[in-house]
Amino acid sequence: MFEKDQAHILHADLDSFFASVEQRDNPALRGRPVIVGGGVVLAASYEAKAYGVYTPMSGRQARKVCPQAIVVEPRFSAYVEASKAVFEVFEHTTPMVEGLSIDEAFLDVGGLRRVSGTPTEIAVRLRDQVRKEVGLPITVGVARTKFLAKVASAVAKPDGLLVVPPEEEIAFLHPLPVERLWGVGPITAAKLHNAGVFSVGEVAALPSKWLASLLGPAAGHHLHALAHNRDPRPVHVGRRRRSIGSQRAFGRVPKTAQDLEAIVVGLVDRISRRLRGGHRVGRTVVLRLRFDDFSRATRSQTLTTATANTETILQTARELLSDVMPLIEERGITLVGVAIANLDDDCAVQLALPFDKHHRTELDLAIDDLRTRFGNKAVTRAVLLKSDDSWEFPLLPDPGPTDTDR
DNA sequence: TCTGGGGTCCTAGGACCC
DNA sequence: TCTGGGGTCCTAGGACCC
Repeated sequence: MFEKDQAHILHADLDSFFASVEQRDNPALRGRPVIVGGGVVLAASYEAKAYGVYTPMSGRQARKVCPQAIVVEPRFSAYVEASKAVFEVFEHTTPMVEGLSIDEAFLDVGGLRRVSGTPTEIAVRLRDQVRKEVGLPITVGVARTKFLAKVASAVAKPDGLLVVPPEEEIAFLHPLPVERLWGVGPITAAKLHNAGVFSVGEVAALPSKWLASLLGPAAGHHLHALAHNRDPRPVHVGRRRRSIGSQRAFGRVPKTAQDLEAIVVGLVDRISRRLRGGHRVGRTVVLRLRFDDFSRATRSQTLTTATANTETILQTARELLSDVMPLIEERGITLVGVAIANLDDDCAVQLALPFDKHHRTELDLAIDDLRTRFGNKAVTRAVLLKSDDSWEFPLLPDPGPTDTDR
């Protein structure tokens, strides 16, 4: 049997991540119901979940169902640090790691049999190492596809390991409720329930076209494929972030235009720092709003050149905000967010080149060199500096098949 | 179940280009 | 001068994920 036909993909998922870090760092919290976050539950320990606490439940509701819970403020830097330590264990297990979020990743361990053992042995050791080296419980699902591995880890939670061998896939998958399918949320589940569809097996029995007409072409075909256990997506190493954003919710407290502007200034400051810290630049500024009735709106503007400059982003965000002020006055606002999308790498490099027709080739060679080093799409513009002036022009991407942005 | 902060992907219409 | 087909980019909204 070929490697690809074996269960070789691991989905590793830390259990109640934020709450587990708190219990690890404070022995007094161990074995007790812990809730992270006061206003809204960001994470609940399994002891708290047993009382019916879940995320994102309101803090008031959570204290009602579990009065004895200990509520702690989130410590994001501790979570980032713990996440880094866990990802180091992942990277040490296999180079084929695809991070999904702060607390979960796919690992492809195919072809490591001679070196590290079977996928099951690797998974057992991985759980052990995360427990010993980082002090956190982690659940691992092992299967032939990403989708099944993810479902397996969800079923195995907490602190578990579940391997789905290829010959048991359908028997494992078809009895599950549709909500277990990755991509089926409340809205899609309700649509399926209305149509009398409750299990994955029932989804599999439906024609793809029927699903597509109910849920849209992409979602329909995707769901059909998953229900038939078809998921060819490989573990994708080195995914890049496609947007960076920051937002703030403030309940139904009336906000003046000045309040909102001050919040936007803070948000823009945060994201532009993060952009520069990551050596990224972005072209599309997005303003997100949420109103009293929880309806949402977004406004966006795409700039001609990508930037990480605070003032440029702020000016654009201010324009978007003033455009949408009438809507805010009409509906009342409870959240403001700013995001920047259309990200690129920022790799400004200065070259001292005499620029005349004889040296044009040298400039071309320099651009080719930069593209080899940083990727085709990363080299976006040239700025020619003269003694008293400068001239900026965009560079067309090399039409070749190279795509190094992801 | 009454909602935080961080993201991803898809859809659909319109502008614009050839 | 009454009008096709194909493509890209932008904007806005929606669903979903952790």
